[in-house]
Parts: sequence; structure tokens; C-alpha cells
Amino acid sequence: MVHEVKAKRAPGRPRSDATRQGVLDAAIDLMSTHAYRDITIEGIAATARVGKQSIYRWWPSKADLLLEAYTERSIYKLPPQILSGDVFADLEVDLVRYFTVLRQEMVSKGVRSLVAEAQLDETFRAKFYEAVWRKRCEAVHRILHHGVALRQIRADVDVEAVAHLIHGASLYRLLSGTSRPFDEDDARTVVSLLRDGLKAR
Amino acid sequence: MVHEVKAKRAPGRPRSDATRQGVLDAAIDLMSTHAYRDITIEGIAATARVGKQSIYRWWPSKADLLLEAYTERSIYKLPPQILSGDVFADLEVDLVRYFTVLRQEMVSKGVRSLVAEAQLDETFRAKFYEAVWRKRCEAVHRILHHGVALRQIRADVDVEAVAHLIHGASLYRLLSGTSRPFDEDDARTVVSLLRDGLKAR
DNA sequence: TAATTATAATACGGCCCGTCTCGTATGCCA
DNA sequence: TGGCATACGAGACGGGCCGTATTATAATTA
Repeated sequence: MVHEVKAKRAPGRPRSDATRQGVLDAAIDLMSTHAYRDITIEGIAATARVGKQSIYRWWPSKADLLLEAYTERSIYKLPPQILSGDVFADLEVDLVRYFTVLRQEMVSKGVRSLVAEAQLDETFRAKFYEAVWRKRCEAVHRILHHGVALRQIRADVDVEAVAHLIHGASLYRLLSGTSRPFDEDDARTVVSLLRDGLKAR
Repeated sequence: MVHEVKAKRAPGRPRSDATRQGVLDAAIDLMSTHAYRDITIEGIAATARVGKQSIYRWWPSKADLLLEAYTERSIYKLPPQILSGDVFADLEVDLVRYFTVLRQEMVSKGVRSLVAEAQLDETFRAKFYEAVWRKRCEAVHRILHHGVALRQIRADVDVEAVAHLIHGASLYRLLSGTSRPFDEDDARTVVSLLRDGLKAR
């Protein structure tokens, strides 16, 4: 193609990236020092030295803003994993990496807050799923399908159900807030449970 | 004992049970018609035709009030289960019963709201765990330990981890809000997965 | 009867919401 | 260069709900 599709510039003053970054920074900043409950749009605006309207113009809600800050600042992000020939080892590696991220104070706090918001707002729930959980599910699916192809996993396995078990367990621990967070040992335990099953032999 | 321990009556006008019930009723009532977000203490007081102070006197927060309403009105309650000789059948029965309760509109809505609150308030999180999740965990623990005693389950199994897998899966589905809620088939799937494991044989 | 506590009703200051209005800044296009 | 469209920081505004305080009355004990 000779003619590239040019981004059609809207008329008027363009959005200021400095303002945008400032708002996201302020949000992350406040999250590290305050409870989610105590963070307000006005507070973020004041911290970022930005007009309130500039926030309302670009983000529909506090939750959307924070979700964007989290995704953008790549606090909750994992590079794709190279699969070995051993499915269960791969699964364990994936879980260890995931749990390591989840153990960071800021991450667990953020996930907690955004999960809460997702329960109270159906629209945001869908966005949150897309931005956070979908990728995790896909990662596990990928590993499991690979395992099926290698004939290391039973062909009739319900991949979706397994993914829900895995993520559910870590989610449960995070949200119930009674046990310690997941670590490497837990990853091993979960994988070996799923691999061998409960049945006495 | 001849002398019973008499409840030491406090002086002054006693707490009105009619008022208490009215408040709890109003709360449940509003929950069935409004989003949790839109329910306010003032609204509950007005609906119950009760002074605002009477609510603040007895409940520390909206969440505590609703948790009490849910527990008291036994919307989220399961009678104890009689264990058969087949552990995996018992497990499946337990899950089917649990999922059936969770599928009720009011229950899932309530759990969602209270989980959200629990994420935003550490004190309430502990209360919520005690009132809701603890019992579920104990039910599963009981079944699993029984299975170990019957030698139908491997003796070295991490009962805690299994309970987290089971509850986590249903919690994940409920909270992520993308898939359909759990049903009998899912209970079967989960149990057979846990029983036999993933490994190809 | 006096003391004590609960109750319904309502008033109060305060915080934050989300919208609106300024005056100004920054880009496009003719 | 000037006109137009939009973004920007700042802040005013009405409104809702918060949690507390006040008041007059009711219920119970000593």
C-alpha cells in the first residue's frame, strides 16, 4: 500500500499526554498510601494538579482510571512463557510466576480493590475480566492444550474447568484473606493434586 | 445446678426486637429491588420507619447489617449432610447443594456485595469469613477426612488445598461473571477431575 | 419516683459527587 | 494571520449521603 491510513486528527487542542500521565501517576501514588475507599477523584485531581474535569472527560470512573493505571504501568503483567516438553513442569512454572506477582503488596491491594468494584458494577466487571482474568485463562489454556497434544494430559479433560480450579484457588486465598498468600510450595501442591488426583491407589 | 445463671438485665428501656426485625426486613427488601451501591442507611431507616440512630446504635456498618440479615434469614444456609460410604459421591452431593444455593439470585447478589465490602474493609473481611466461608471449608474438610479414614483418598492429601480448589472454582465463576453459574454437571466435572487427576494413563 | 436506656424524628456540618462555567492554551485550516 | 474547535486548570454549584447531636417520649429497673 502506498497510501497509509492516516490517523484522522480531530480538530481542536489535542489531549495532553502530560496530564494523562500525571493523573495515572497520582492514582498509583495514592494507592500506595491510602485505602481504595479513601481515594477520591477530587483527591487524584489535586495530587496531579489537574482540573477535575480533565479526569471526568477521559475516564468514566475511579475504577476505570485505576485499572488503566495498573495495566499501563505493567504492574500486573507476565511475559509469555516458553513451553518445555513437560506440561506439569510448565504449569508449575506458570503458577509460580503468577503467584510471585500476586504477592506484591501493590498488586494484591489493586486486585482486591478492582475485584470489589467489579462486583458492584456490571459494566466494569466485563472490562476487568477482559483486562486481567482473560489473559490468565488463556495462558493456562495454552499450557493445558499443549499437554493434551503431547498426550501427557487426558484428552477428555475439561480445560475450562481446570483453569477455573487453578485461578479460583489463588483468588479464594487472596480474597478470603485468612491464609498466607500463595507461594512456590502451593504451586507444587496444586499441580501435583491436579496431576494425580485424590483417589487412593 | 439449682441456681441458673440469670441474664443480668441492664437498666433502662430494652432493645426493641420489632425495630430490629424491621430493619433486617427492610434491608433484605431493598436488596431485592436495588443495587447494593444504591442502598443507604438513610434509605433502610426510612423503609423500616425507624430512626437512623437506631441503626447506628446496633450495627457498625451497612455491610454488617446486611451480613446479619443474610445469616439470620437463613438464605445462605445448608443443613449438615449425612455421609455415605462413597467419598466422591458425598463430595458431589455437597457441591450440588452448595451450587444450588449459590444459583439463587438473591444469594449470588448478596455474596457479590459482601465480598466486595470484604475487600475494602479488613475488619469486615474477617467477620465475613467467619460467617460464610468458614462453614463451607469445614464441610469439605469433614468429607475429605472421612474419605481419608475410609482409605478412598490418599492419606498424604492436603485437605486445605483441595478445599481451596473447590471453593475457588465456584467463587471465580461467580465473581468473574462471564460464564454461567455452576450447576450439577460442573459438580460432577470438578469431582471427577479431583478424583482422577489430569495425567494421561 | 428517680435513674437509665431505647426510640422516632429531625437538624446539622462535612465530604464528595458529577456538572457547569470561566478564562486561557494549543492545535488545525483557510 | 485569524478563526475555529477542543483541552486545560481552577473553582463554583446543587445535591446526596455520611455520621453525630438533639429533643421529646417510651419502657424498664431499683
